[in-house]
Amino acid sequence: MNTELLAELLFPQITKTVEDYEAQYPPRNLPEGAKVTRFAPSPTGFVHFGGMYQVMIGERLAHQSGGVFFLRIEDTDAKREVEGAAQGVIRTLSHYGAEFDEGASIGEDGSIVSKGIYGPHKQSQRAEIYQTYAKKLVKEGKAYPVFTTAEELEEALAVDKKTENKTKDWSASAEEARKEMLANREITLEQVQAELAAGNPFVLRILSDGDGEKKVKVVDQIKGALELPENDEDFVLLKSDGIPTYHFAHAVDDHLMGTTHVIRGEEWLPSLPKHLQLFRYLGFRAPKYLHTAQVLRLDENGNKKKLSKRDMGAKMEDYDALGYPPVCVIEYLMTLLNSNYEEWHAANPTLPYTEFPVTIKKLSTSGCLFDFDKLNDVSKNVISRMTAEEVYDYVLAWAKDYDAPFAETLETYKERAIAAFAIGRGGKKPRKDFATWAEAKKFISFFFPAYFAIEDEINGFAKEDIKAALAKFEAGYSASDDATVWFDKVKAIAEELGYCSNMKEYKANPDAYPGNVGDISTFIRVALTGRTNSPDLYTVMQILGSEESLARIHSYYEGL
RNA sequence: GGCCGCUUAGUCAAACGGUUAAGACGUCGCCCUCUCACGGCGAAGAUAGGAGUUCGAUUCUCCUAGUGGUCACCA
Repeated sequence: MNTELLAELLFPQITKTVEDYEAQYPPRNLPEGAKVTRFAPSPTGFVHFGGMYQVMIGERLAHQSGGVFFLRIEDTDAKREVEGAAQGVIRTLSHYGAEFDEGASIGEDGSIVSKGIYGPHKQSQRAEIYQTYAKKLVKEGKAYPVFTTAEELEEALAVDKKTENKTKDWSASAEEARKEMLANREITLEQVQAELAAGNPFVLRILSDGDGEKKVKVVDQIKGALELPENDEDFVLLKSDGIPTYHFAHAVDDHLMGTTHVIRGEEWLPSLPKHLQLFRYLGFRAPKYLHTAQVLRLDENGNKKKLSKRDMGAKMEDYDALGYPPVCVIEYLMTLLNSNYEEWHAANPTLPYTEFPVTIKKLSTSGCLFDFDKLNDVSKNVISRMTAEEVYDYVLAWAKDYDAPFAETLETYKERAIAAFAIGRGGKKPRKDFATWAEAKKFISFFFPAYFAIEDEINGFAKEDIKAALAKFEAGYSASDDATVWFDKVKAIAEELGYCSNMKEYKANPDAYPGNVGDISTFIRVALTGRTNSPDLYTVMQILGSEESLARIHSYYEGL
């Protein structure tokens, strides 16, 4: 077959050559050891937690080596594209502190533009480039067209591919596919001409030289040395709309864009031989690969499953809605990335995570379970080191997006809110009351009239006792008392009622008293905060002010 | 089903072939304490199973099991 002629027949509109593109996109001039990495999502509308994991690896490896981190939008599947998704990805990543040096970015008018000389970075805009390389492969006899009739297309294939995986007769269908593949290879120039003349679309397939019985040795930077079967399948390079498949776009783009390290999920491992074959066919040097383990969850049977987008915590937006500060999620991610991160962070509590040297060697080879407990712990620690003003600003920003009435309250009672957030903050052993802004709201809500309500009951005590204690407390209260005097008065009330004012004595002989000073405190606490648990009451009263405090106490015992 | 990956406590994970098999989260207990939170101390809890190599195996090899991925004109 005259492949020169075939190439012209198939791609008459392609006039450029691969040399033109090689000249347009020269190799990068970077210092020794600088890594070029990229995030290459398909624009499906959100950033997955596992994707963020890969972003962190790529961003850190690039930036700590003086390299380049860029964004490429893999929108080769028009069916799955979501409007505005690319912009969403950029905003989300920026929100989490991952900035791109190059690639797809948001332009003046809000549309996606390319930064740097290696664009465009939307694959749908690179059709001509791919086709130029495809034409070269055809010319060299390494690829050929397949014209398929409409009925063979989508439905027949797409449907049973997914659904019949379990019941499928694998060896029979493999044999069938093999036969068809071999038959397709036999296409003649005349047939091609006839099909094209009839206006029939074609897909371009690679002409594989691989032998499935043989193995290729590959090295993955995370998994180590691997032996995988050679690719013996004539997989599709260009779809019938002229847009490449992932495989072909990956080879062309990562070559042209100078990617040194490809970071992607381990689900790509089985197709690695395809990619290596392509790089070889195209005469490209293959990048280094990092196939990352997946982030998993436990299903109802106790099996590990991929975090699906329905699972809480799968989308980065989930954390915003829940009210996790971005830095906390990043910190948690860092602990998953390199297990020595926590140790490092404990030794360098004031340094930002960007100072931590991420090492490829310490990346996990096995999938890890997402753990909200751990995230919460990390988050509580991070928040506990913030100032009250910082917390206030964060909570206000969160509330503006997710809880407008609360945002209004916060603005009205700004001083009070900051004072409340200041409780237990700033010392050597700060309180760790909340991991999210939603929890922060719960923590301080009773300070505000609109949110104050009696939520807990006092059980096991006579109404008369509660009334008497609160009335005495109200009568004896003086705004000028310090904390010691304040508590001495509470103790005095306890004694007047026959309650024990010393906890040690009470514990030694609990049956001797109707209650203890802690119980008196509980009466005051519930009246004041509506809850049986709260921070230090003296401080709470200072913040509320004596007028409002006493009004709450009064109305509580009046209502009994 | 073929191929490939993975397997140390509930979770995340350390351990040049030699340790009493770290640490963190979670759980439980005690202490501190007016409740909560913090903090301190402590406890329970693991090398998937079986062979082999070796003086010695969590570590190397093989087998088994479990588990995950993949086998598209999706990425």
